[in-house]
Amino acid sequence: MREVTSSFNAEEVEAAVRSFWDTDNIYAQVKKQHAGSPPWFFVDGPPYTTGHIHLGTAWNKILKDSILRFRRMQGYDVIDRAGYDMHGLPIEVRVEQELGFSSKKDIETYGIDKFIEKCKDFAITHKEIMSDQFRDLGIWMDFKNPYQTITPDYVEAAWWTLKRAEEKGLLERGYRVVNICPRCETAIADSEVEYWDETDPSIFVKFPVQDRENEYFVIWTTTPWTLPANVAVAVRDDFTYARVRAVKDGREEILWIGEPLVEEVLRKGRYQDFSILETVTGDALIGMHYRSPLEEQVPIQKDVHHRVVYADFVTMENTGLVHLAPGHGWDDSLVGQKEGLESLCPVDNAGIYTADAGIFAGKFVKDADQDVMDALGDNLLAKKKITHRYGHCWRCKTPILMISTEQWFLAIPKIKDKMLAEIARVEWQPDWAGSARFHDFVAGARDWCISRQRYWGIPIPVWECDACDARKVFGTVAELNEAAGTHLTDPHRPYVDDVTIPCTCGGTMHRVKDIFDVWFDSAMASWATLGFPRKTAEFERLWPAAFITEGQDQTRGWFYSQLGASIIAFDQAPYNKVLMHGFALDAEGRKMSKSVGNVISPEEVVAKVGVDVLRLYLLSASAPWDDLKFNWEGIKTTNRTINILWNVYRFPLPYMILDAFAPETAADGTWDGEYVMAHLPEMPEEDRWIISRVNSLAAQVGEDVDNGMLHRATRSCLTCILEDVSRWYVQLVRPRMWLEEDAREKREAYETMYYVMRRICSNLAPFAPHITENIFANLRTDKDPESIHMLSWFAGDATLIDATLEAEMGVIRSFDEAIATARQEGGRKLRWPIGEAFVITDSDAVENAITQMDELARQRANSQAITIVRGAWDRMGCSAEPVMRGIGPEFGKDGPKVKAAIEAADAATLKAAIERDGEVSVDGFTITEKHIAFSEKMPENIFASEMEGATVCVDITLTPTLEGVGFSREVVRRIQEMRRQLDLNVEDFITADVVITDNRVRDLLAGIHEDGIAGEVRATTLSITPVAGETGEGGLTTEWNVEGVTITIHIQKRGQ
RNA sequence: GGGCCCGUAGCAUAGUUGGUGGUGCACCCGGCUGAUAACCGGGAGGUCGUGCGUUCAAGUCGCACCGGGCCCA
Repeated sequence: MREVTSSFNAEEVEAAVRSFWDTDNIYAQVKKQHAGSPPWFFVDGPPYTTGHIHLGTAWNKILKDSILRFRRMQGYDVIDRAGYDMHGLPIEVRVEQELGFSSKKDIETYGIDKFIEKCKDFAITHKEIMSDQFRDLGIWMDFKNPYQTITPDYVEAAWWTLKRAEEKGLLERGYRVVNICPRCETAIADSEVEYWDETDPSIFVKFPVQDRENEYFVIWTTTPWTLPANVAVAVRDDFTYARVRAVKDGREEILWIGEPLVEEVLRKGRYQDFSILETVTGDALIGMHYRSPLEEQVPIQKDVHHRVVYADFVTMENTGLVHLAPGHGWDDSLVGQKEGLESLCPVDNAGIYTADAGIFAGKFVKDADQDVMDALGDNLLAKKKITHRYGHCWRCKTPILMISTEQWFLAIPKIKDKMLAEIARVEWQPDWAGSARFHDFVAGARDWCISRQRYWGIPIPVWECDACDARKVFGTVAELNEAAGTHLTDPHRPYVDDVTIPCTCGGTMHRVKDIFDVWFDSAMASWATLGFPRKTAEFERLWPAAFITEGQDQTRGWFYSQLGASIIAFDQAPYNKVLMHGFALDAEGRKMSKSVGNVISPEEVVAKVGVDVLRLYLLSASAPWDDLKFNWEGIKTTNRTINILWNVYRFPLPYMILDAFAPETAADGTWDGEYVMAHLPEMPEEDRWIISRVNSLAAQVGEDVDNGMLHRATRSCLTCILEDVSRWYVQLVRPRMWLEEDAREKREAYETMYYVMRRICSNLAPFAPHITENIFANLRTDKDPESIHMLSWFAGDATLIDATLEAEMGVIRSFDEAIATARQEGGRKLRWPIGEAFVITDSDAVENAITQMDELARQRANSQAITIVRGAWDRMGCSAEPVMRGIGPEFGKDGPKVKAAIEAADAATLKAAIERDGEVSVDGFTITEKHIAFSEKMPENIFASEMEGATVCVDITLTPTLEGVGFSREVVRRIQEMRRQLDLNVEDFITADVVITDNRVRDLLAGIHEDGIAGEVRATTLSITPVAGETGEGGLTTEWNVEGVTITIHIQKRGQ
């Protein structure tokens, strides 16, 4: 053992620990230690390899690391392979930016192969950066060999899964309305759409009614560009619609408008006059036909049989009639399918009108809004602007378009029941994450669009014949090579695109051009990380995962994608237990974002307080599933607690070193609480108490971690260090550390402190792996394992837990606080003894505790005697308080009156009556002891304070003896202060001369207490005299004023 | 617009079946002085987001609203 620095230096300690881990290869050793033990299969939710990690990512990994470390210490062989999500549009966008590209054409010109290589470099570079950042947070996961979604074996896992979907008839292809980003020229998932306000046209349009002269349906839309695709108008059958004769600039026309909206619409169209010709319900309109106002400009519109249909989503807003373009809207396409409407989509993936769009062909749709409005001519009834929430591509921020495109889907609704059943089977922490949130999401899930028209991703392994309808899905590269007679190694685009297969019909099969949505990539993680399907042994041994944990955003993300894919592949959820965690927010509870400038980086916190404080803060600040409001105050508090842990640890070290203390060990030299196990019954009660506390703590922490309550586990540890060890045990045990001789009490104190530190560090090790490792390195015996992380999890020993003792000590601590309060009230310092303290109580528990620990209680109280008073104390007055818990149920509505009556009555009279008769009548109410609580009132010469179950009174009257002790304590304190000023060592001896001119005070001290003072301050000679004698050279002389008495003290180190 | 979660003192957090709202930090006052750039005690500080309701009694139960978060539309 060595002494340590006076305050915790995180940077130094953590650097030392990190270098120890590196040089001695501790992580690998710990893994090796558990090889062959029961496995615990964890799957890392793969972070996306772009940019740097943020506080939320740090929290995520710290939660994982803490739980993994805990399971390792429990003896499991933990599968802790890290993972990275490395494909996808975000990386393409970054590479495009680097290369200055703005469209897919640029990529194709540059060369898909070169582009893919750039994307791969980007992903790998950033993977390395992130791994380093995670290592810097003390994360122990396999970063040397992480699973990566871009490796050929991973790609095969996705291929294999798609093949399963095809075999089960769950792979579908169709024209569907999807969000597309016209810049990225690809479908994007709903989750990739970001909404914010956008200003768009808001137009009212007249659709001429078939075979009726000058009669129109009036519709409203914010997307003029979708009008070339209009095929129907929707109404509600139960709404009332008006047929209106409207007059504008002398011309009359007949308009159909929702009845409540007539005036408003006509005002917008600047009509001067109108009259309602008739009103009908919507069902009368359904089936009516109309013509497109754009049939001249968009010839395909001439062939469309436009009609009025029913749709339940119509509301009585704007005009009450809704323009339907099944090629450009999800709701529209659903109605279209039901009604058998045509679906027009004269727009391509880049948002450019196709030839079908007539005069608009070749234009970008958003730019064509004005052209469409112009083309409408007189059929444009009114034109305004509207600001509304509109979706945007999450990467490039381009407004999205809804268009009908050919995509690949997984038919999730067909497996929904199985998914819901599996959700019910999985254990969720907290429960509502599964039973409510995830359940509801899956219950409403639709087909999953898995295709993207991009480059950097897993190619969809579907080959289609150019001559017939045949298609084939390949589950492995080998299978493909065999069918094609090729030797493909990298399954990425563009290489895989060149592979063709001869079709049985004589035609040639080509791969479809699409790649997978990245959500599909990560969905395979649980079997891809085990090398499945190439290798099956590990999969059969380990799958499904014992545990995963991710943020609440992954409900619709990774929790969902994994479940869907796994049901398709194996009819079973890929995880047994899921902990859903929250988001890291700023101190105001707002999302951290670069634009707001409220981002806190993990590095920033680590630079200030170190990794372990960040870890403990993140783990303890809130329940995992709640959002975490980052707060620097909280960081500071945690830092302070860690510093206290450090102080508690270093406090006994100088004494232990001085005495060459070595803890009792087992025969093989390892330590496992040997002394405590052998000697517990005869150890002092405060030792038995802290040992009991530490064992209770361990049991609690283990249970909390099991239940995902990391916040409780860490808070319990920190509280125990602060409250039980620092504020209480260390205070009690200090005098025993100072004992000179080889005393048994001292040995027991050392063994107990050693035990406490070892056990608490072991419990804290999963959460704060550095400081605990550092402390352990200094405390361990030569034969103990090299690292704290090689120890077995200490789960607490029930035989060492003494609940009664813990309760009794609780009473003493409550007593201690009450004494301090009462003394402060009476203005009597703790240093000055009092003659007597009284504990007035009716509680056996209080009496027993104080009696059992009389010496400790007297010592803490600095009182010569403690007297227990049962029942009433004759020197005590009393007051009464109503107990609503008792009054309410019995008196009901009269409760408040009874309360008032009790408050108004004389307490002593009530008490006397109840004690005599068991009841008393107040204002006509019969009051018994359950309705009233009596408390005591102090006499004036006594100071009192409440403790749990008792009232503590101190008598602060001074006697000459007490005053003598008080002054002697004052002198001791002054001499100790002077020793400190002279910077003397604990073991140095001094000579001391105390000059007190006040005869009375000198007499109080002289003779009675000289020996005691001399011993406490390590003075070989100590004189108390009325005048200063010869003091010689050196030393220190100080004049003190103690309670108005002048005391001059000279001390000198012996041997000088 | 819908689902789930959160909203308790300046900050953070506890509050089991409804029964006079606890704790830590910060603040102020004091103590201790062989853990001392540490430690301990006390005090002050609360419209329990807002409103309505159920009840003798609501932080707790119900409804509505406000604010924040995640997700969906």
